[in-house]
Amino acid sequence: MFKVWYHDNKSFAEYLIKITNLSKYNPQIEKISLGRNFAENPDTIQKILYLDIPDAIITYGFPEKPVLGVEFCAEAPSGHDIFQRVARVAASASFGTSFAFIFPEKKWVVREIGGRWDIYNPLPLRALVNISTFHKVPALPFFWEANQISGNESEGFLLTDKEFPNMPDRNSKEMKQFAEFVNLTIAYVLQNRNFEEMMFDPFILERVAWMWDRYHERYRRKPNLFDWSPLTSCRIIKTSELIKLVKEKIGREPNLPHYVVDRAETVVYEPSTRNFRSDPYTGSLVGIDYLTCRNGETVRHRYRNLVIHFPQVSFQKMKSMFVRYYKEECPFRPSNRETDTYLTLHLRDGCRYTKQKELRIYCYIADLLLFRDAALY
DNA sequence: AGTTGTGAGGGAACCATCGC
DNA sequence: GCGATGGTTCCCTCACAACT
Repeated sequence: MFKVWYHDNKSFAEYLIKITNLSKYNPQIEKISLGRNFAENPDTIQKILYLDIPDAIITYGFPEKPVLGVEFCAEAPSGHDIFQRVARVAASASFGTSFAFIFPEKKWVVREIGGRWDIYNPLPLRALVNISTFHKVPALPFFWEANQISGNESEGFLLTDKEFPNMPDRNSKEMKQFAEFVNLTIAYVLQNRNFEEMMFDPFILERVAWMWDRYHERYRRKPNLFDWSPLTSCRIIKTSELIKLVKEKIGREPNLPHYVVDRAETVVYEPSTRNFRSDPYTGSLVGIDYLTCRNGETVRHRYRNLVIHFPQVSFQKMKSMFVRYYKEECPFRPSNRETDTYLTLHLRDGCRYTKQKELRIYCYIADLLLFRDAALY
């Protein structure tokens, strides 16, 4: 009845089963099918992958219904890097799948002289509170703890598990909380109670209080939202200024949708990269949306417009990306002779699930994409 | 002068695909 | 099969800025 799906590392699924009540139900382990085999995934799994792919997904019953997504992240939690996984949290939550996002509280980073702790950025915690609130489903963070006494020195002193050396120590306080959350989710599923009701479970309420507590613990050092990454690369402008900016780029009055014109303010995310790339900007964009633009479940529920601007990237760079996809991979390319499930997937859904992540996330989330020389809206 | 947070850029590892 | 190739993802490096 329960199944655990994994993306590329089977030990994630095995660990998850081992440390939770999932082990009582003898769940099957399956690999998520990607690339040309994407259509082999159950429809419900396909849906929650429309932006990005988590490390593990727990499903229940037949046809498989996703009940929990899990992400294990071991990278240093400061700056914008940690945001690169946020798109997968939001995608799951927006289809009613609860989520657990595990990332380091801190990590020791070796420098040429000595080293220092890289400590968590508070904004992911706040972004997760908003994701939970808007989608009425728990999306909770758990800390991967670290210390210099019992931590693994080669992993920045993260506490690692004895049996699964790449995973967090199951005996740490936070991983016990995580296991409790998984067990609670299983209990709700078995009792056929919905996740909206679970939002009011004492465990979740306590955890949300914990999230705010840990948020403020860091935030009070610099109590201004836009002083923390990735909002440090954002600015708020009047929408009338946005229209002027677009006009400069395209040389004529843009015909923007009324709902964009009607919002008084616009958040512009402006990374100064010279490359059109996905990580970490795609995930950051989703985080920025939930932190400063959204006030509801969908991209239309926004009190501010969300724009991503690549001032140093030409439209040609993006275009070459989707042209390559069309010429070499898309089943709609004129030279394609295959009549397989990959073609059928495209006849049904277009390239929603198969085109490059950059194109999926930027185009789905942003109200406008601005390049050095072009505007897409 | 030291501390802290940032973010562009890139390396390593992995993966899928292709031609032989 | 097997190596080459090219794409993607995860995570790290390091210069720099803004502060104390």
